[in-house]
Amino acid sequence: MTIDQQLELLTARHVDLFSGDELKKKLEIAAKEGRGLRIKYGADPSAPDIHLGHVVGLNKLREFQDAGHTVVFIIGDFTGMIGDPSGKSATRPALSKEQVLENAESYKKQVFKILDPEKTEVRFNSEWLGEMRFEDVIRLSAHVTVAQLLARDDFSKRYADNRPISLVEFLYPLVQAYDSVMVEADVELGGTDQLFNLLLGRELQKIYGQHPQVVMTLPLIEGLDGVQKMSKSLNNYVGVNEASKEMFGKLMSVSDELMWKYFLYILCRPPEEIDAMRARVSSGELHPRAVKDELGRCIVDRFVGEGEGAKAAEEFARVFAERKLPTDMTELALEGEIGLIDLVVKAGFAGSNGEARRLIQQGGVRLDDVQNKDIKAVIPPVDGMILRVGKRKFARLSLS
RNA sequence: GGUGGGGUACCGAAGCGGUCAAACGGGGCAGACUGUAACUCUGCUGGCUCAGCCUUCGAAGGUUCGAAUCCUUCCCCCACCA
Repeated sequence: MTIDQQLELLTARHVDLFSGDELKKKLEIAAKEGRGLRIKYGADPSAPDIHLGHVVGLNKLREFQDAGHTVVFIIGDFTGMIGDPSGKSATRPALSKEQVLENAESYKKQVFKILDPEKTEVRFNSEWLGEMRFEDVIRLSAHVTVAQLLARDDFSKRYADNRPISLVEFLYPLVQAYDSVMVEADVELGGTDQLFNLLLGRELQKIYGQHPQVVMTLPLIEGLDGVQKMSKSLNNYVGVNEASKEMFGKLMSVSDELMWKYFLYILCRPPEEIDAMRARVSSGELHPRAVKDELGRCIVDRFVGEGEGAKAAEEFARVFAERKLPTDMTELALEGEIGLIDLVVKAGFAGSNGEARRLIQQGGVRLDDVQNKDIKAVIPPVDGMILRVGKRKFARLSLS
């Protein structure tokens, strides 16, 4: 592959790039010296769930790896251990060393569904940050002014609105930038919200006498609600470790408009192909459901395993389109007569009796597909009876 | 150090002596509809032995027949001016 071809491939789908020329130069030098570039990517260890939002960046990293470059995957365990007060109400609990390591393991397992372990260097930033003395921290801080930090969009907005900005948050970009110095990153990748931090990495590298990293941002894709960016705290995400059934179902709930983005950024389908599909949908030749079905299948295949997508799709059609029972469901052993409320609670479908009562009164509870709205009902035990709550919760009753 | 503003249910936010288990919005759940776990519409959303009772409005005391609302002390948060 020529440098130009590589450049084109590697810069596909980006939002910001500083700069294409620099990247080209770096690629040329690396090629001449017969080595790969170091591509940095940072991850927060407090929430060890990789979701499709992360996949956008991970895909890009994989492309770099396939072109012969090395990914430096930084787990921000240091910040995890101090706890991050950025969310104003609930200060995140500081994680213990064991927790951090445990999370890191789970992280790796997920990340390597996408990345090539052979070409990934996993680093913990406590490795260098934990060593620093306060003096070192002050020296580091001396390189940056408050005005520079306030240039960051969300800082300046909050400052103008008299909303709090914690000093830790202020320091955070600096820490991240320092990571770039420590791993001697050639390129750093991140979501568009990371732009400021990534750019600061460049500044700091220059100060430390290194060549500034190339900065590339990728879009933050919207989550299941179609409006807010996919994130764990908003609970609008699809995790790469989820069960196929969940994964497929969640993807089917995505809006028709958003699915195109998923095709592009998660499955990396070429834009021409997507445009062609789009055209066929708007002409009525192709049903949007079929497209979304394909999206679900491919994503499940990729993250759960080849062939799992088709199974999940079948199961989904069975339960939601044909309204039939799922193939497997939890078993609930009963010993004798049981009140309907108790039954729903015992099955784990309601957190309290009150909630069970509500579900029953609202017609959300069915026994063998017959709605039962009687909160006082007592169910005689029937082996194999199916309890259904809402659209998605099923249990098979059995006698013991 | 000074001034001012706050701490209310999962989150945001009203309420400022009884009609408060606490408006409203978001989120969540259920129902109808649907290609869909989308959209929209409707309802529900502290607990219980549920037409009643119990525990909740930063914490502890107090005033009152009655307190999220008034008083005292304490704890915590934020902004601004120095």
